[in-house]
Amino acid sequence: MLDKSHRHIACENCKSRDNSLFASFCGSDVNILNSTKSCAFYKKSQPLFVENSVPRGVYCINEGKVKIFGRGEEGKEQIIHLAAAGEIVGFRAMFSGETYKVSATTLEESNICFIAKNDFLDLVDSNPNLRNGIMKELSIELAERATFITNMAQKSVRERLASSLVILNDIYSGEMINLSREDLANFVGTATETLIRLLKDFKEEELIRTHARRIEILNKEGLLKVAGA
Amino acid sequence: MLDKSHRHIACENCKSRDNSLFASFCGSDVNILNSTKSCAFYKKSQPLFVENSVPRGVYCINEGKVKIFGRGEEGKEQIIHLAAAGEIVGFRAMFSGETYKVSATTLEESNICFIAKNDFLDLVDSNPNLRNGIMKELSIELAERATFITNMAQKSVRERLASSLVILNDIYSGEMINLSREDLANFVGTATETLIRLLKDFKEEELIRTHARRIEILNKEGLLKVAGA
DNA sequence: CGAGCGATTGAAAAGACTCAACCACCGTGG
DNA sequence: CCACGGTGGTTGAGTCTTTTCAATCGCTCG
Repeated sequence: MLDKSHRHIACENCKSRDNSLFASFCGSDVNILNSTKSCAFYKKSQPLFVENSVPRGVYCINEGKVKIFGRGEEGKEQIIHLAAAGEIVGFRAMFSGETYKVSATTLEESNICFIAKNDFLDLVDSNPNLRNGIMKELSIELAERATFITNMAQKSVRERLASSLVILNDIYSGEMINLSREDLANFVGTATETLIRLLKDFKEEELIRTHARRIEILNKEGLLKVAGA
Repeated sequence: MLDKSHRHIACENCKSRDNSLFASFCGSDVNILNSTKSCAFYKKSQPLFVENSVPRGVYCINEGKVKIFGRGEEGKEQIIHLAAAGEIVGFRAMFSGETYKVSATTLEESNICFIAKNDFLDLVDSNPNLRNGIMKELSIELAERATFITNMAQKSVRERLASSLVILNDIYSGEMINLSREDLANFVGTATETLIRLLKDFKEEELIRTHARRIEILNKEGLLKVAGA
């Protein structure tokens, strides 16, 4: 499935670009992008960047999935976002002038391209479409995080899990959700044991089915109903 | 203290502008700003905008404080951010192309200026400094919300309250924290009763003192220690 | 001075976490 | 091919935090 070499992937042929921030790029822009970026194959559980380090550029996911997470006092991860193919990861830090406040690690084997900070900022400077796309993206994520905070503060773990499963179902479009129980717990914001017990409940209620670690959604409507209250 | 009329406040004399996103403005920019904006006096608990409505412009706080909050399923507020003098409120929605996902309401009597969407976007277009400031601000807030989420997911209410009191102490720079117990609870993300019980604990531990509803911080270091674990 | 809302307290119940043990799968090496 | 070790998944029991509901208190504003 994945090309495990470090071979260059041409941006002009990159399917993932179609629904990315670079979707508006055409002609010369794509060529610039293509010649400045570098490609890399990442194994599962490899970090793209870690908290508190200095941002050097952005990461463009050609194939694969990446978790973005912060860490609490005892080092426990809290997953803030799961990024899939087409997403650009780490661009917030390009503008903040700060070190990373979160870490990014692959969840599965991935092909990911890298664009150095200066090259990226040049593209942003010279490309109003890209710039507007980024401002829009930043704004939308800000709103998403507001509801994330509200959910975290007000919903029960059961409700959050139901909601998370629906979200993950979209991210894993079609395929079954394939996350470790720990990662899933760190996304929902709960203890692994609590998560497992609730998954069992959902199985008994025939909302989901599990195939080893993978989770199949049987009743999305039902899950939304659980998430709703 | 506050000028309760709707009299125009000149941007060039606005003290609050110094530490705002408009701080870089000079000469002609300030004049444009000054002539396009309108000023208004807001009483306590007046909404600037509400969730799901269409954004019409941005709000620039000359004096006063504003809470930004989302609502959970049963309508319970979750305060996402408290904005004080100098802050510009509602500019995320200028770029997202969506309706507001949060609401904004004054916490006290406030003087607030309004800049219509098109005027604001024109300023952003023509002013790279402002634009960069906004991108930076969006990025920083995004990072702040990531830690907000992590705290919400992993810290106990006691820890969150301690942390919140320190944050509020900064926002109310010097003055005592003056929030209803309900608002404070909605900021911390807990029930009002729980909040009150914990405040009592903190009083017994001589970390804080209360004067009617107002809260005086006695031992900031101690609070940070409580928040830390 | 009284009404009413916000603040406070109490008691009971529920939700979630922790700790400890056990199971199951998987890859390794003998 | 199978025993072994290790990691990740699962279960149970007990505890603690936090919520909920109900009742009372006490400012503050007419």
